[in-house]
Amino acid sequence: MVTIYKVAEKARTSPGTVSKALSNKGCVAEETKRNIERIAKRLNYTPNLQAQSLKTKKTYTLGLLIPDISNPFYSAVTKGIYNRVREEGYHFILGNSYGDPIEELNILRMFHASQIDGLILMAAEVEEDKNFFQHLSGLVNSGLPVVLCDRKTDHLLVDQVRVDSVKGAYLATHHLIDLGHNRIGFINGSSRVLAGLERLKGYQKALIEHHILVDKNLISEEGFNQEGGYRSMQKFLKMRQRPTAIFAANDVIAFGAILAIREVKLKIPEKIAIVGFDDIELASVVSPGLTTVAQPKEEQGKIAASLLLERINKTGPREPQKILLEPRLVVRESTISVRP
Amino acid sequence: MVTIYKVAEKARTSPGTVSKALSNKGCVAEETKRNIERIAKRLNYTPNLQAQSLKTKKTYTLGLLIPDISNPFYSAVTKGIYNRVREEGYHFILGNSYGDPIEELNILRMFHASQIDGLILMAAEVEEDKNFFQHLSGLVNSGLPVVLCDRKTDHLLVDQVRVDSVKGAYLATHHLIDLGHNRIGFINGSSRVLAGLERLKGYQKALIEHHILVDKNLISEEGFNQEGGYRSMQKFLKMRQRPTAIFAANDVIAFGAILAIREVKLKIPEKIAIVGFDDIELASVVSPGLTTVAQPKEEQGKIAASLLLERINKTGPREPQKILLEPRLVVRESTISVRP
DNA sequence: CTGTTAGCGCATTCAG
DNA sequence: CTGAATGCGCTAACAG
Repeated sequence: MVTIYKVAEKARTSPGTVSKALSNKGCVAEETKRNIERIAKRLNYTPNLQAQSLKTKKTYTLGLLIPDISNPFYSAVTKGIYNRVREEGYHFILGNSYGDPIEELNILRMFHASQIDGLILMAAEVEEDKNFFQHLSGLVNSGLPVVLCDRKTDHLLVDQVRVDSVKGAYLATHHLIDLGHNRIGFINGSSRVLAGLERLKGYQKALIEHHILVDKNLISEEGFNQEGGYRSMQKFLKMRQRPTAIFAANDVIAFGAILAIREVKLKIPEKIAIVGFDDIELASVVSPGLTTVAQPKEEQGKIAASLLLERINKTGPREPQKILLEPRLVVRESTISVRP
Repeated sequence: MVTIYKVAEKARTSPGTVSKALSNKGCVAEETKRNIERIAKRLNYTPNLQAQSLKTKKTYTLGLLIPDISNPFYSAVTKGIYNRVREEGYHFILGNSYGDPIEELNILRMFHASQIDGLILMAAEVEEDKNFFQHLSGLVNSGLPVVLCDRKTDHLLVDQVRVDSVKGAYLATHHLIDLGHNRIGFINGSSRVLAGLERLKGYQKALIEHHILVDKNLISEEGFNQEGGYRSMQKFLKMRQRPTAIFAANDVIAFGAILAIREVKLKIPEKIAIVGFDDIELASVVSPGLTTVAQPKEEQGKIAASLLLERINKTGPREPQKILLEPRLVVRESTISVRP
């Protein structure tokens, strides 16, 4: 390994000077500097970040804790975060919790050990795990900048950014009611997760406002995945009075439901209308095109990253921010037939 | 920050003993050990990984360089890698190059600075950037374990794992020929990328074997994304003698093509048959279901990770391995009508 | 402007 | 079995 000492030796100067020269700090003669740079390049010298941060207390490393990178929603947000933090020379360690609080805690410990400069936390159960919360608040209190993204807490002074899922679900359900539906099924992922809970609330709110009875039999919940949508829909289809419209808590669930509907050869939207949530790229490609609630994904990641960087760079405390992004209803053929 | 010294102080012992006690090395009296563990837990002590690795030369940090995490193929492979390396206590820093050689080099430098223990490199242009290659081979020669995944090189002694794309493309094209097609369009992403180049080869091989002329006008190439598929298909549709079947270099391209086909209200597969590549989760959900070449994604990541971990753990050199995974044709409705 | 020094937090000798 | 000493590679403070 080529260290700062080797560079100093070859350049016939001292490590201190090399350090200053390469970091553009302090005062170094123009010529000395050029010489050092030349040697460093020739030796392919790269400063050891561990040693550097041991001294400076700065790692330029962030932690990103998400449920699952292979979920298109999280990978889109991750991309937004990535692009923003790279701009300022940061990089991050990825942690997938798969929704498991134990694993979340493990990852948090790893981040802690890695001396991260900041932390972005994404979706998890609304009821926080006690151990996790304890460890997290310890970190927050010790001054670690933390941003919650698509996640919320009332007990921690941290920045938060998310999409107003209550409103999104309200828009979706309202749209179906507008089309004349009054038996609207809701396929949730999990109401123990913030997004799920809020979407349930928005769904109920729209029904109540329009004096439609909230029927528990029309609410199903089997995970935020295609399989869950498929199974829930099969259940609905077996009912004597089946729903005439479905609101799915995300697009992937909606796709699962579509599969089930297609199997029994019911026409969408004529026999059953369906709305999703997220507007993942492929929502426009399925046939019929999926009506869905769009939420800014990369944008949300970018904002989370910006909040974090601000807090890292700012000295002294700052009022915690809470940013609520607007969802937007995108109407396609799964609720309205476009055929003439 | 709570250091090993504070723990030692509270436990009325020395840092050296604390170190040994917490890492289960050396000999420490049962009672001393328990006491130390108790104190460490109470103080919420977490060893500083930077300091640790400065001493041990081991960071338990890997580098993962991919083109784009928001691409479902890469996020699936990433998940496989993640799960495997976590099993052995490693984590990784993510680098998205977006296919830019300059950025690849930047990321490589960052990895180098972070003292990663190993590196997984995914797809890039077949023609390697000179600077990048130079830096990379420097790292390899200095003993850094490197694995190429869905990427290839003949100039470096590193492990490699990828799917046989030539065979996959051959299977796809052969399937279309079997169905009676002889004007088969190929929509590629980029032939400068290994996967694209190989898929082009497999396509040509199948045509030639069946004595079908390779027509340059039936080959388009506008990027591995939906937009590219859409535009290429539009071009094909304007031809006097348009193709009766399409092989798309990946599923997302195929989706773009489907959009274009749907716009002119041509029936799939009756008027135009279409095959994709990758078998992403949603390939089964679009209507008609997309016939595609499946390749193991998480599996590929898992193997790449295993190769890397092996090489990290093994002492001494080992013959570089080259693993070629088998693709598999999945036939759905986009090539064969299932209606009775 | 440059060289020397000390110490970041830890693991690893080596005495005791 | 335990404690004191050393140095990993770097930066910051200070003396020259």
